[in-house]
Amino acid sequence: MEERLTANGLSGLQGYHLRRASKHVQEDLARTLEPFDLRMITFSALSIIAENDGLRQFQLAELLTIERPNLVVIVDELEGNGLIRRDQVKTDRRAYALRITKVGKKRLEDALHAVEAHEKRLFGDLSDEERQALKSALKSIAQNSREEGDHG
Amino acid sequence: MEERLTANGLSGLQGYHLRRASKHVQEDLARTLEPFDLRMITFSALSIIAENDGLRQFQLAELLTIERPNLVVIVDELEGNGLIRRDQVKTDRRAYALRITKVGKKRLEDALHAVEAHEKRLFGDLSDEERQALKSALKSIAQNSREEGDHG
DNA sequence: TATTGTTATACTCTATAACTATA
DNA sequence: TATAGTTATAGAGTATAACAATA
Repeated sequence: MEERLTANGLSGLQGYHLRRASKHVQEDLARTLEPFDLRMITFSALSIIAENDGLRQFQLAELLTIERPNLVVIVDELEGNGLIRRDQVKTDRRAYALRITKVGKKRLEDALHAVEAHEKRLFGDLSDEERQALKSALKSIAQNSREEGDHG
Repeated sequence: MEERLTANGLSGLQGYHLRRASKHVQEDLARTLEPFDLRMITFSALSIIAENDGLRQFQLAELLTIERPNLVVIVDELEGNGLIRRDQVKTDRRAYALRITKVGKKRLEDALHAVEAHEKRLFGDLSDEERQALKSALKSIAQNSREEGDHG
C-alpha cells in the first residue's frame, strides 16, 4: 500500500457512492438469485405481483420504473417458467391481469430466504439506525421520480 | 387512485429501492452534467484525478469499479476535451500518469456547483442524520466489494 | 512470465417508434 | 382518438479475450 487513493474528499458525490453501492448489490443479488432462475428484475416483478394480485402490465412497468416494451420479456420469462399467469380481463380485452401461480409462490418463498441472507451479508455491518435511514432515504429519493413524472 | 399498488410489504428488497434510487439519481445527474460536456462517469473520473494527481489508469479503473478496457474511452473523452493529460511515466514506460489540466480544474469547479444544486434537489428532503447515514451506509456497502475482490 | 494500456467484441439493460387490437 | 400490449431496433454501460509494448 504505497499510495493512498481516495474518492471522498471532494464534495457530496453521492452519485458516485450510489452507483458503486448499487452495482455491488446488483452483482451479489444476481448471484443469489441465479439458482432460482430469477434475475433481480424478475424477482422484483414476482414480488410485486405477489403483493398486487391481478395488476396490469403497465402498472407493473410503472412500479419497476421501466418502459412497457421492456416489461414484456420479463413477464414472458416469468410466465414461461410457470411462476405467473396472464389472465384475460373480461371488462377490457386489451389487458392482462397478472397473477402468481402456486409454483411462483413457492419459488418466491425460497428465493426470499436467499435474499434475506444476501441482505444480511451486505447490510449486516450497518447499525439499525443506518439501515432504517438507508431504507427511508432510498424510498424518498426514488419517490421523487414519480412526482417529477407528473409535473414535467 | 382506484387501486393502491405497493412494492413495500414483502421483505427487505433493498435491491429494488437501491435500483430505483440509483436510476433516478443517475438520470438527474446526467441532465445536470450535460451542459458541462460531462457524463456521470467522466465527472467521477475527473474528480478522482483531481484528488489523486498522477494516478495510473488501472488505479482509476479500480476506484470507478469498471474494467480497464472501458476506462480507455473515458480517459480518451476527458483528454480529447482538454480536461486531463496522459503524462508518460519515466520509471515505467507502459504506464500513463493522469493529471488534470487548468481547463479541467475550471470545468470541474463549475460542474461541482451544479452538482451541489442537484444533490440539494434530490437529498434536500432528508434530515442531516439521514443524509449522513445514507452516505456512510453507501460507502460501507460499496467498500465490501473491495474486500470481496481480495478474497475470491 | 506478469503487467499496462489497448482493440475488438458481445451481452445486458433500457428507451423510442410504430404496430395490433381493443376501448 | 386513446390505451394495453407487442415488435423491432438502437443506444448506453459493462465484461471478456487477446494483443503490443514493457517490466
